[in-house]
Amino acid sequence: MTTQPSVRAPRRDAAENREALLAAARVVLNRDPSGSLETIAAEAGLSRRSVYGHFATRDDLLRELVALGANRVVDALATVTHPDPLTRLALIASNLWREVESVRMMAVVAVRGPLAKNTASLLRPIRLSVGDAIRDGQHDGSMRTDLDAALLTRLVEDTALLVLEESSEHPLAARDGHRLVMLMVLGCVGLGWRDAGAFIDAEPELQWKERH
Amino acid sequence: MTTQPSVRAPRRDAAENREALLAAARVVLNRDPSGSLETIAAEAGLSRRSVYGHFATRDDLLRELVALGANRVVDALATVTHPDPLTRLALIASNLWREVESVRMMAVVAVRGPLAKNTASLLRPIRLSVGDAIRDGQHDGSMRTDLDAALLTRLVEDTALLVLEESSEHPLAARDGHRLVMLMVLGCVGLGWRDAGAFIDAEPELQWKERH
DNA sequence: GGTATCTTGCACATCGCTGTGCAAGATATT
DNA sequence: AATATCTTGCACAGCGATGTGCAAGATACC
Repeated sequence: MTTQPSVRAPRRDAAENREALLAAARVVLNRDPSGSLETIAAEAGLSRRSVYGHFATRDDLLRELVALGANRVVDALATVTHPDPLTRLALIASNLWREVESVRMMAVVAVRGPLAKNTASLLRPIRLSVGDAIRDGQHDGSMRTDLDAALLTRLVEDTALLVLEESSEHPLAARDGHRLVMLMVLGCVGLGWRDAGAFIDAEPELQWKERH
Repeated sequence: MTTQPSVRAPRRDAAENREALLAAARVVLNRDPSGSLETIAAEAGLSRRSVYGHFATRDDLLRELVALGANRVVDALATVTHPDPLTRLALIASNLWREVESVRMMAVVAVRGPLAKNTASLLRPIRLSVGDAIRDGQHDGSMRTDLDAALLTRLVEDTALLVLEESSEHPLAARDGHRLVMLMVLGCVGLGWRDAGAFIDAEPELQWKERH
């Protein structure tokens, strides 16, 4: 029962323009999180009017954009598995940074802004693995036990976000951010600064690697 | 050359209404940071129209509100002096929490929102004393030295803000927040969780006291 | 009680934005 | 070359908000 009203396949440039709009939205919203459709369309080299040929509403565009980004991040973190919970947590933080650092502002907005609820559900897998790592870490004594696991999980997430925000305002080299986000997260779960630094230096998997 | 056009002094109820509007704005904006003048006026028992009898523009109202709050906080922190930088920092965090916890949301907006620049300048004294404490702490070896003092200062501020945000979404008893904000700040400057907890417990000035 | 001062309601202008309808033009596809 | 598919510009409606003018009413003040 698939609809078959059109005798001809959709044009290729249409699909390209759709992509261009999503890309433009990423750029614009990463500069000004409340950028208008006008601005986005212009960035894509299109008119505001034609946006509505691809997305029913502004929110649809936004949601799709966030969904794409969120899936990308979730996929990238899905492969993270390590027996040691501290290493696992640091790996999550480090991969997160790697995936998101180029769209820091938008990421912050997606998580904080009006789409927060939507985003949160998309990122649920990450929440879960962070929570797992923390419970494991509390259990084997490598992480602090003076705070509830659920609270600590949120604090860790917010700490990672904090580094993103900080680096939105005071730009940070990708490499420095990579180390900083791990340092902060490890500090958040209870490690002293020397321990955290030593821990990172001792673990080869946690070293910075240029992309590809 | 002071203007003397009015034969009569301003009415007292006018001044009261002005206060009422500020108070209402505090309440409303703390519930919904983008609340409209309509809502604020209603909360104050006035009409939207009469707001303009007291404040030229919405922004004026906002700015005055923020200025009042900021001054209150700055005054409260002005008295904090302690030879030990760790204690001083924890005291700043603790007093900050005490002053701000009842208007957490608004505080977050004032610092993050469009008035951020304005707010930042009002809070400059706090920035300075945090910065001082951190430089002192790095110098006497009680705080981490792997991060630049300026960066660390911002991270500490953001960490305090993080606790406010966390407690906006997942309410926290005033007393728990008081301890949490100190724990997080001490963790941020490099202490391990056991050290931070022990440090707080050992210092009488850092204990929770009910207000008045 | 007289009067300046506030408050109020209503109408209206404005602004920036989203979303639509439509007709004309451009272009990929066949 | 024919045609379905996109794009565009323009006009327009709508929404939610801020800000104003004005006249009528309420109220503190002397």
